[in-house]
Amino acid sequence: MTAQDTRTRSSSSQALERLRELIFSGQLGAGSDHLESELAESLGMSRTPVREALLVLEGQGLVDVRPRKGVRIRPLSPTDMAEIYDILTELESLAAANAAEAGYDRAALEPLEQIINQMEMALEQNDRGAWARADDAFHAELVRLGGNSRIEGIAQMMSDQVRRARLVTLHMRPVPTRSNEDHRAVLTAIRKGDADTAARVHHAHRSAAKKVIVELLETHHLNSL
Amino acid sequence: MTAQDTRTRSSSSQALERLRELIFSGQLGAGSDHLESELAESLGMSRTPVREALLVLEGQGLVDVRPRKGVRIRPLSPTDMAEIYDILTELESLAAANAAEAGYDRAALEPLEQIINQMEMALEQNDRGAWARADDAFHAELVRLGGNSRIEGIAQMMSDQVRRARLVTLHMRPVPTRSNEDHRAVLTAIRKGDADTAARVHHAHRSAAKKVIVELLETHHLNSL
DNA sequence: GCATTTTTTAATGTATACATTAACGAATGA
DNA sequence: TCATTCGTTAATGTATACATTAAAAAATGC
Repeated sequence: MTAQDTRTRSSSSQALERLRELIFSGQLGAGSDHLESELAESLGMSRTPVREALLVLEGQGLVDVRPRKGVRIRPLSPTDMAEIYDILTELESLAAANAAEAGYDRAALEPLEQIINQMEMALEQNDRGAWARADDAFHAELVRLGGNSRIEGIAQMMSDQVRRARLVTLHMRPVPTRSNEDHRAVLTAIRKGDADTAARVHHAHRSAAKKVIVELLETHHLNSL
Repeated sequence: MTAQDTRTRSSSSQALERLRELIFSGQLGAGSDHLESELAESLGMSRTPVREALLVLEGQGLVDVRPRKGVRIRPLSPTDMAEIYDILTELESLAAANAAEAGYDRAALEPLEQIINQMEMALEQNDRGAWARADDAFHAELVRLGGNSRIEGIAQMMSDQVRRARLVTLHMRPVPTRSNEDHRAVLTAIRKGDADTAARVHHAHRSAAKKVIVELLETHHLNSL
């Protein structure tokens, strides 16, 4: 229990957190419109903190505030998905290179290794939910090791934007056996301090993932997730 | 005169615009603290629209909202500068590659050429202000041609974060003769549809710029701009 | 004199009343 | 009937009053 759990958090930050959850879970569906007053009522607070939360969510690319038409939960098209994967590909590859050059010792890279182990276990047990969570964790930890705080923030934002869509495609994709080999190869390169290889392997990894998922969306005519 | 000039714009968007201007111009200095009520009074409006603008500015990384201590105009350190240039380097290089692959015709690339000409003229006349504006325009147009709207947004945000610092260093840097050659080389590669070269040349260009400017900041102990 | 508690104060956080305005629909006229 | 104008309405935008709370100041005890 952290300090924040005891003291009451601000309505504004609660609104932000709960709205994000409602968006990620699909309870506020992609493309749906919502009035400030409705959201406020359903969250049991006044419009003020809800408005503030919506402003932040707009900045994070999760909603569009469209005066007098309600707030729209931003839908994701295959083109959006391609844009986002391209960005993640570049920035994470740089992070991988930076992590390799940082010269982390074995202990510092332990969490990354643990996460890869988790992914392998999840794969063996055919638990795609667990695999997806671990995959997320891998990319987050990689970016953290890169040491560029702004890349962390941007990568987080981009991941949030594709979260819903990834959930949908998770069970449509072929079993991502190759992913784990890639992840291990990236870790090995980072251990060796081989920045070029780390970046190159990770770049290829993300590019391949982009191709698979964008084609999946297009094939199934999933134009608005 | 656009349509928006006749009808009254919302106080909130006015606050956003004016606060940005005050930050970029240095009238709200780096690291300085300001109360919502003071800002509201100086802008001649109530706290509500100012609060909303500040929330957006926080999302753009221009201020830190620190309850009960006032809003701090976010200062920029050499490390911050390095982070930002690294991100711009990667994303703009991708944009250059994408622009090359898009197969734009001569007319579509005309604006980019015009901007390069402006930079050369500014350089001949030793007008660094004009050069800096054109340089900004070059990078913005390049990213636009890349066709990834999220990269446009991120690049804009990163540029905004370094705007003040660039202003300070503008007159300390050696005359950027090399820049124009680089820009022309990028344009040529885009014309030819040579994505690899476009990305590689631009990457080297931005890396070099990063090195120069970060060393400049460190040498002069400009730790908080 | 110094540490600790209590009180005060000043700033933010929230609710609410009100102002504004874009969208909708009814009324008007050709 | 249709286009246009004018009101109506419902939603957002803004101001303001009030609640909350962290920090500063004052009081207390040792």
